[in-house]
Amino acid sequence: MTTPGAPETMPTMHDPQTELSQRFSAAIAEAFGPEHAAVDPLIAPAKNPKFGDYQANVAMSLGKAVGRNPRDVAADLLAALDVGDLFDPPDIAGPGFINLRLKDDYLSQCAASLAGDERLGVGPDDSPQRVVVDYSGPNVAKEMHVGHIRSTIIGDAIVRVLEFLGHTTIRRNHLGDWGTQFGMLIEHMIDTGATTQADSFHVGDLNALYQQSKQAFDSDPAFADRARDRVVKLQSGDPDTLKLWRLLIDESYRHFSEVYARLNVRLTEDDVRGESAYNDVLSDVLADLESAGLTVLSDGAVCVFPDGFAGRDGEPLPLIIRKSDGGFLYATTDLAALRYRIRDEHAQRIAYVTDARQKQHFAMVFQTAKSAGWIDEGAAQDSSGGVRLDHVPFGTILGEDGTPFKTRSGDTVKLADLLDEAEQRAAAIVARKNPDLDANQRRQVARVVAIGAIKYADLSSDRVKDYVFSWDRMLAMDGNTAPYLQYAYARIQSIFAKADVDPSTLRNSPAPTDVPVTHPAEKALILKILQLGGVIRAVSETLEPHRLCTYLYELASSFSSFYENCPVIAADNDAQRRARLILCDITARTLKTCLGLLGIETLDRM
RNA sequence: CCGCGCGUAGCUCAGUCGGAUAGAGCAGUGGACUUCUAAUCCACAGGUCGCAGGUUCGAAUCCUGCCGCGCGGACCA
Repeated sequence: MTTPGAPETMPTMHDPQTELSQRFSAAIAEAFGPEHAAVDPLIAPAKNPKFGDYQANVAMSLGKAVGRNPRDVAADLLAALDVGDLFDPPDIAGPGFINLRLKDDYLSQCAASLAGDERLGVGPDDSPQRVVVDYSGPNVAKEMHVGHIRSTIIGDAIVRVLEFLGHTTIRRNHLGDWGTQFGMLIEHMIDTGATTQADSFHVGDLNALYQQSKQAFDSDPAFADRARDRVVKLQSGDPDTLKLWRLLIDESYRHFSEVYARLNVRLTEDDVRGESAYNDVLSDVLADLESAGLTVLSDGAVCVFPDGFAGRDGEPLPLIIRKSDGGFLYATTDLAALRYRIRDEHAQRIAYVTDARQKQHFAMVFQTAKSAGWIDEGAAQDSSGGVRLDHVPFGTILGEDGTPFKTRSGDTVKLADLLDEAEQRAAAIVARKNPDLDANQRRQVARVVAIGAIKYADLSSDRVKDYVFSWDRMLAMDGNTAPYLQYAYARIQSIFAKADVDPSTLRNSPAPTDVPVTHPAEKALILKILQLGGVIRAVSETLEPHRLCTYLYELASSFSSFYENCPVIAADNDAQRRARLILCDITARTLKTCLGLLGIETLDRM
């Protein structure tokens, strides 16, 4: 949001933590020699306000490395350190902690900089990459259920974060659209006459279609034979069969896209590249592996035994490439997809957002790809070397009784039903809390709150752990929940409305003197916002969205404290009022930006 | 049997690369609404960080062993 009138000479503003890291690194090199220049200065926000605003923990570890007393190391470091323009004289405390306190005008300078920056001080990544993110991946001819929600939500958030940092993402929806089950599905379509138009069967009937086909397959040998023939026809590309198969996919995708739209997930049909897309190259993959000398014939099946994997009794664990009957399995498809992503899509990083139970599977697939030399193939395009492969595992959703989340009758929960219930519950809360809203507004608020609550509950705890699904907790207005964050945002908008201020007028290159910091709650709020860049970079590195949630909650808590302690509209004077309005604006934009990165919407009123 | 993951307050969860007195929310107790949305805030109380060793100035964090739970482990995905 830099304006033409802004002085060109204004140096690029770093957040204080980055600034300190750079200056400490320089001081380390100067005081202890270039051989220690790469040592991380270990700058962190102060653990306790009484220690100041930031702390450097490097003196202890450096002291060990150079065999000296850490406090003496800290003293030498401070002698070489040049931060007097921005910080008060640092203290050495305890075993060698260095405590730093920002000067007030530096803090004001930071706040002014945030106010004038659309990206809130977070620059794009230095080395943007092409990243393939594989997520969602529902099965054709089945309704989406809770088993798909985590991959879909987590993957979407990861994509948004990566794109915010300037990476190019290739979203991949690896649909389960191929396999022997399609023989019976298609044969059943023919039997029931659902062959000419999509609307002769409905999404809601897909599960029924699957169950009926399965039942026919199990109970009727003649049907089973026809189904097997149909698989052969499908695989050999019989046009009539393919047409029916296509119909099934289209009808299924219509259902998926409805769910994606409700979830505000950005997957589109262009992102679909299902299992069937790799069907033609499976034998090439096999040939690749054979020529790399990786394959072993074992009990009639073609296997790869990747290094470092043992099964029962410590015997090598196979990755089965081709079954003894000649058929291919998902390992082969995953290898084909991996090869395609490296070779044809030129990915520099590939992230697979799948259930934690597939961890070993992907580890084996990755190891096989490395042994086959595919990763080096990618290194030719990536000057930084190689392709980074990330499995992004997540745990199971549990009910409040600690067992996997099911309906009362023990069935898997359909995603559409889950969203319906969330909206109903949210609507009831909205009606109770804010009866002033008209019916239309209530419905809109309920929708945004409901979807936000479900997503945030999923994203806010460490994804690798199982999490306990609880309506009451996710829809609570207290604690680390989406409604609490959305409420903080709405309160800010309410201030602007009441003050009759257009927040965009607050972003026009304010000067540091426009943002004096007079209250500890104001200072805490600015310091929290200054942590944004570090948090987002950490998420892009670890692919752990819950770090952003933890941050958001801390931010909203800081704002709530500010809200209680620092009147905005009724500030002491115009200057303070304007300063606080600016703080409100950067807080609101930070909340909205972060929630947006999680795929969660905000509301001006709720 | 082998491998992977998890184990933090009554419950649900954070805890950065090993750093200062392990933090939140819920539930509990006690406070705060003529004041920008009380859908909120403040305070109090609550801990053998699964157990036992080890590494060191310092361990919830790293190493070893054990216990408990979950999940994988040959032609499903």
